[in-house]
Amino acid sequence: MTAPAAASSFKRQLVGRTVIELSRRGKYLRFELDNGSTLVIHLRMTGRLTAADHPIRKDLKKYLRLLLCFEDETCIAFNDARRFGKTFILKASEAEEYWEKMGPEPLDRSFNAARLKKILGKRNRPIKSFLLDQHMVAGIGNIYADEALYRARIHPTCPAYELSDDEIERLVGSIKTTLRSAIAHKGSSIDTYRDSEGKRGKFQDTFSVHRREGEPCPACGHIIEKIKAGGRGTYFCPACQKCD
DNA sequence: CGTTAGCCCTGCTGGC
DNA sequence: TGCCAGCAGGGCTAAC
Repeated sequence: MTAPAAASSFKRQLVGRTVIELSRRGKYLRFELDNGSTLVIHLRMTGRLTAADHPIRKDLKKYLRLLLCFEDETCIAFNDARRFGKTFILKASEAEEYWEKMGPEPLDRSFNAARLKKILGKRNRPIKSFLLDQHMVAGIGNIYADEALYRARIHPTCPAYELSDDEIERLVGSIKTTLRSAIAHKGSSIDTYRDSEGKRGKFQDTFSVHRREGEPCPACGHIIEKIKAGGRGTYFCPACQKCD
């Protein structure tokens, strides 16, 4: 379950098991086990998974939260300085209910304008806040919401239900291209994010608006502004991004 | 039901 | 130079 299990109970549920499949749903990483249960890891902002040999390197002992070691003596270290990341085990009987309450995967074929329009419905909340809600669409974080809205030329505080068909079409496209580009650049290492080999991503070098307050918009030169939307720092170009 | 504020957590940044 | 308040944010819960 989502409640943090005691370490001993956690260990008992994992020791001797075999990982039979790796997958992802939204921002959750899933390690499916041979007894039908699933080890789930969410990195949040500062969590890091690193491939390591046993015994693990000294630097990986700092902020170590979970260490998975396999029969061939390879390990996966989960480190998280801020302890915001989460690990939990889902029983087979709990899994379906847990995942189905999340919104669609934005990179799925089935995520198209018609689908998004249906979810937007009559919801009266800022589109930025909507995009961050994992029950609406899964997997979009603060960086990608800002960048996708910029590419779609939509103002972050625009009410969700007010988006025109053309804006919805643009937003679906911009979400997909933003996420695909971020993946191609191996993620965003603004802060502590590193891949499983400790390498930095490069997507942050391509940001158009995120964390660029006071800098010129790459398209029109207007100064990028920062506001608070959906409780998060939100960056946008006031000239390019409007509500139709 | 839909929406939002507040909370968790701690390393880092900016201001003095 | 050193200190420290406040920022950063994903997801859950409480509250409206």
